[in-house]
Amino acid sequence: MVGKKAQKRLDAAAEKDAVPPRARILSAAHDLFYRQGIRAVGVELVAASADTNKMTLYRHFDSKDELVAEYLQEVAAGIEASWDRLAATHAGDPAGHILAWLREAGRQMERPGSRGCPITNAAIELPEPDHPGRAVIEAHKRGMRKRFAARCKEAGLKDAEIIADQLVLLLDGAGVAMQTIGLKGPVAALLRHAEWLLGNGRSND
Amino acid sequence: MVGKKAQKRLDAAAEKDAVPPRARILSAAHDLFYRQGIRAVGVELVAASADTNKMTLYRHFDSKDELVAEYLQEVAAGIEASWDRLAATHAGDPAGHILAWLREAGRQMERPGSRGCPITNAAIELPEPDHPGRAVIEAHKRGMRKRFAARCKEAGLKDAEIIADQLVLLLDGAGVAMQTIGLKGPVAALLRHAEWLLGNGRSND
DNA sequence: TGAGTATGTTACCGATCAGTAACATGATGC
DNA sequence: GCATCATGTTACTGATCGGTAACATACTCA
Repeated sequence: MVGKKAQKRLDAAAEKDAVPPRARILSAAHDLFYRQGIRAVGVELVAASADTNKMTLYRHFDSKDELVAEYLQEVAAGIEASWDRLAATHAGDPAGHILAWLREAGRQMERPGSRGCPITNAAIELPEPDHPGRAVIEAHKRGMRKRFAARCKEAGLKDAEIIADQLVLLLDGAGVAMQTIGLKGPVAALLRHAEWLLGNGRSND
Repeated sequence: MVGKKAQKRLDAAAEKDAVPPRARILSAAHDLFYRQGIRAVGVELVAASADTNKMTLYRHFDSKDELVAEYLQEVAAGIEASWDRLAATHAGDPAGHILAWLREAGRQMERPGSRGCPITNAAIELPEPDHPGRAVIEAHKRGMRKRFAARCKEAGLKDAEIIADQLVLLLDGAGVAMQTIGLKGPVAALLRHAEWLLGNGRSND
């Protein structure tokens, strides 16, 4: 058998052969931007982590800002895909759908090294209103709120819009609070309270 | 009468005479770090905005990181002071105390140009665990949660710790959500839901 | 075989970053 | 009047930033 280090080198070589550089760059950007922050990571590091170089990076992306926007778009698409996937397994159970998705979000937050929601973090790191990433951020966040509201309405909840707002606060709050007071309280509180909101707020109570 | 511009120049000159440079630097840091982000603002800009220069800044602060930590300490102290101030006017009414403070926090968030909680934003901008600001951030956030829990207990709420967690989520969530979906929904949802949590969760219901 | 195309490599640009050395100025207090 | 000390000013360091030019390599497809 080969050593771990050697195996990793083989894996990296195999990935380099199999995956085109554009995808490798986005994958490296994903890792680095999330873990260290967008402003803290330079394009040179992204390129090197993707087993390529800055020149190739700039052949695929017009600027760092555009790379950031595409990274955010990829993250948003992943989140929305998990929502859609759970929609299929919870047809006719809108409240269960929301809860299942929140539970999955909570599991993500509890993974070691998690830093909450990448989109939220980017929103705070990129306050400039004309940054190309901001459109992605705002579209995604508004979209998730709309999804919550629609499902709450389907579930027959009165004040569906208000409950959607509260779910947004709980979700965003959990992603942020776990970065300051640890992941013990926030995720548990998110799930407990969401269950309560979705279970005890029906129109016929 | 003098023109607005001239008046402002006079004010700046008067401030420069009256306020020592250390305080001017902290005041400028407060403005710039909050509005533009900590990593986005260089020490040179902070010094110039404080009507002084980089050299004087470094005579008062060992490094940018130390300046950041002191800025955060100042913000945290201000928030905790407003909590204590409201404690005096709500003696014997712990739930009212929490609500009054949350209403003040909501008013801050609704001020034009607000970007939510400066401490939360810093927590996301500074993930390095050994940054001198992180101790300030975590102490403050844990402290506020503890304050909530203590007052909930005084108010006779059952599951005071759980309600404190939920208040933290709602508060942090509002500060973050207003930066992505605007300040219409989040602040209103925060106050509405906090009122409900503090009013309808008593032990004798 | 040969042309076109994607990628790698190296070296560079101007700007900005945090941080410092050396010296000039101005006020305070004895 | 003199010494002290805080502040201002200018110029600098070495590192890093985003972004580009020029050229070498390798693979594909006709």
